[in-house]
Amino acid sequence: MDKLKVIFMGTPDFAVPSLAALVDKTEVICVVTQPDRPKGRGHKLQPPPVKIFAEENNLRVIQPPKVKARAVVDELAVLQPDLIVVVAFGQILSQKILDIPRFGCINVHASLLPKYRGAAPIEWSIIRGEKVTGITTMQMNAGLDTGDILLQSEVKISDEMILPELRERLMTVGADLLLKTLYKLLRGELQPIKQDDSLSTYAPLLTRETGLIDWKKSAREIHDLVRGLHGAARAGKFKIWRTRLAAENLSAGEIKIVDGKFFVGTGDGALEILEIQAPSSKKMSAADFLRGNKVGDNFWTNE
RNA sequence: CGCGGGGUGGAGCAGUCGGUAGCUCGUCGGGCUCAUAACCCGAAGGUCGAAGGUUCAAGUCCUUCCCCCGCAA
Repeated sequence: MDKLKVIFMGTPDFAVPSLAALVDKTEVICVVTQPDRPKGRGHKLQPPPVKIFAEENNLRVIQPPKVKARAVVDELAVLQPDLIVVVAFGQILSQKILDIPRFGCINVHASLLPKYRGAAPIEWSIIRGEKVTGITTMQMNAGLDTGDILLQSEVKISDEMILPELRERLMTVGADLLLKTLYKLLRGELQPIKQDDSLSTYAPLLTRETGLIDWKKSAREIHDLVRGLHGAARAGKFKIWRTRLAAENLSAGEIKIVDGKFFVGTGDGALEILEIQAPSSKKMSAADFLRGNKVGDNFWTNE
């Protein structure tokens, strides 16, 4: 695979292990990533993780606002890549780009396609209470995650697994499966399988709405939401970071404090809140939180 | 220069119009008890993020800096 000339497109942490694998096994002739964006307080310009890694490895990096721009397409075509690998890039590729490499474009997607096509497959697979997810490599086409499936690898989701754990696992598996896909590609052993569109589901971008906890839902559903969003789940002005299913008998939203333990009722079952974060404060264990904060009626709605 | 909140004994919080600091928990010692994570008594532990300034006097006002957090992106 040493002679395989590859252009890599990716942006966040999730894409880095795949890029690293390619650097190890192929010739990465160019890395395409999103432009530095103003992030965090003060709107400081932040380079995406893929760019940081690429520069550390002395790779050529370009950051086009739009890869579809003619000038960018031409620039990529001139490089005459054998293959383009796309991992969590964040931009849609045009047919012109898909046609550039002789082996086409291969995408590493964090779900078992055709389920969870779209931007946030890892989050949604947890939120929906899936027991199994995985990685799919596919031959890209013009649709959104609709290309033919090349290889898949399953990853179990345990009941208590939280987003960062699953993401960590999937990015490793993704890099491995990518290399495996390339091996088979070069040996002509790949058998692309069309996706069954009738089985497809979508994992849309997460919004603030997604994270709002509705205590009338079941304990299980809320727990899955909290696990899948890891900090982005909110109730009132509080962020809920970790919960645990509990045996208490409480009505939806009702709070009970026992021995430094923080229980909340739901529409079906109860939860123990393990980690919570108040505005302008850092996240802390429920026990710590309860030491100095009063938890009374209307806790979720007041202030 | 995007908007805003905050840094106070080990932890989480109070501290009003400036007068050298308090609460809950924890820790240590003692007591009660068959016993206890329960209860009672007591103790230790704080340069109040840093530096400077105003003042008779600053956690509390002013200036600068460091760090943390939320929103928005």
